[in-house]
Amino acid sequence: MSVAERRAPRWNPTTAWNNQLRQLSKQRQYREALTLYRHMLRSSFFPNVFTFPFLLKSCAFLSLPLTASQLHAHVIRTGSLPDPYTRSSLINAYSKCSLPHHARLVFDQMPNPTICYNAMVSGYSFNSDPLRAVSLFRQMRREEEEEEGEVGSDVGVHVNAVTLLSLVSGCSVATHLTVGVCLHGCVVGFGFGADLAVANSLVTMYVKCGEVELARRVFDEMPVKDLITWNAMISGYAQNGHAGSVLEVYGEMKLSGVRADAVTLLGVLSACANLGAQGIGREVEREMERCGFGCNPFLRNALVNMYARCGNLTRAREVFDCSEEKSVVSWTVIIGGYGIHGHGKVAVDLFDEMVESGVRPDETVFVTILSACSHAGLTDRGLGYFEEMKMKYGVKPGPEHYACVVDLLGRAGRLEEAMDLIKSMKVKPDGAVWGALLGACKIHKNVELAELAFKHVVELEPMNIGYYVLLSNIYTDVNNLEGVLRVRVMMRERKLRKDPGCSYVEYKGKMHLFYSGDRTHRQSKEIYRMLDELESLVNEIRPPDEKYEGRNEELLMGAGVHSEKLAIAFALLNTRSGTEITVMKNLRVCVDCHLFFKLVSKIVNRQFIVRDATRFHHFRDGICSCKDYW
DNA sequence: CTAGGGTTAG
Repeated sequence: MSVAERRAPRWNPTTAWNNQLRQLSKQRQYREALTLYRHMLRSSFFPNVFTFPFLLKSCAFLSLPLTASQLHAHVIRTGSLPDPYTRSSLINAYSKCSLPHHARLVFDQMPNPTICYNAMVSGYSFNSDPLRAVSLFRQMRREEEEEEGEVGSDVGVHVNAVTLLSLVSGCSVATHLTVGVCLHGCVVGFGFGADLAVANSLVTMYVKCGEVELARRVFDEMPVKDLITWNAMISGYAQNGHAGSVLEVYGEMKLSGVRADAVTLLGVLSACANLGAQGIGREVEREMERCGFGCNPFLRNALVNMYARCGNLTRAREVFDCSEEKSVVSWTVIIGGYGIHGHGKVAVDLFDEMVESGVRPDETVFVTILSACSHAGLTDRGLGYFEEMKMKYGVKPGPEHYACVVDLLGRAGRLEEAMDLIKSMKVKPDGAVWGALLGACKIHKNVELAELAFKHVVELEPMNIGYYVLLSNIYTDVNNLEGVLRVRVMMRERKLRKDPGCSYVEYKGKMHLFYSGDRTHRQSKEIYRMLDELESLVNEIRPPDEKYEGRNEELLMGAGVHSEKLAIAFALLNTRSGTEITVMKNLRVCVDCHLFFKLVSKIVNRQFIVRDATRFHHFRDGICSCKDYW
């Protein structure tokens, strides 16, 4: 209201009001625009056709269905409905409020020109209903053809770039990929292939469907690329876990002369987090400051995440502490950061602090805190949070929460309870749930339950090699040779082959990559000498009952000299004493290696962070794709 | 009517 008072002229004809609305809408002051409208009504001046589009745009942006339907009534009362701009805005407002059905009722009231068709098509797309969007598109084409003969028709319908762009952006989940591919054909057929915005929407569509290679093909064929193009490709790679490619494309973008914005840096930071590339991440932070994005809450969260995932909790905490806006996501990031590095106590304290500060926990932060508890052995605390989640916050537990609780109980050796929990689940347990149980069976060498868990998990994810390896290693642990062979036969039947284990460390801005048993590195000789030395030192101080190497080493898949050991030895040879060493691994870090690292860490008095980056590596012909970049 | 955005496990 203060805004309205400040801006309202003493004499207020509708045109003057409309100009004020236009200004507010342009400045994206959507709430203020609606407030001004209320003021306007009180001043007994009637809105006209130029009034509604601005207001409806506010409803669309703020997703206010009730305000939209009130405005709808006003539109009818003032006789503005036949105005195509007003109608398309109304259609858009309803669609953005997730009411495509209401939008359609407006659409069906009278014959429509292009912009109303486009608004309706885009409405269906926004509500991920590409089939209805396409059927409307067909209707549009029929009408376009019928009108072709008519001369002087003032309600012409013409398929344009916006139509296709809206259609394409409706196929943003993998299930709609087939429709998307057809639409790609339409784009080319209608001659919009060279339109920048349309091509951008194609890149985005493929990326959202998880088809990064197809996206890349469109991207590569574009002669002109703008900021949106680069961002679509960069964040597309980031979202699909192709972290190495993100940095590659970012490099190309810088060469092409297009300036990065906040969205670009967001994608790059997320890639750095996943790769453990703190050096590049620091450069991005400087870039952020230089471009004036230092306070962007999205970027700050990504920055905290990057430092935390790279093991630099000190810096992560600094950035977090001096962030102005702390959303659930900010808290999730910092809690998860402490969680993955085993600081469970700090994580739970932060969680409580978050609740105290008035931020309502969501389902994601519960996944994070549950897994933090399970890593730190805070079993009962974790179970407490699980109860609180259901009872106090009314968050329905999904399979991902159950997987965490099964892991929590399983690690603590409470396998029966874990099994009972699975039986009590209202949602169908997924691979992760049974996988968590299988993992717990590995720790506690429970073959019987492992076989049960495996039976379920293989049914749900028959092509996930991790579970076969896990079961095989359980058999190895208990000297069940027959079991090992059985798993191997199963794997051979399904044509599954284990990728070679590889690890890498960032050193002087370059990644150094090691495969298990690999001797191709320049410093190979020194590395192996160093390892020999460490092994004998470790053997001296190793507690007698703990084994850090599998008993039947030749049976453990991918055994030999583990790649993480090579990476650690390399880092010890080359980096300053006192600094932390972060090692990344393409597969789960070998359990037996953990004890080795703990002991070596004591001997050399250095901190190690050995992290599993399973989801962020992409292998082609056995070569890790990040190697090409560095 | 119009393309790009931070967090989550085993």
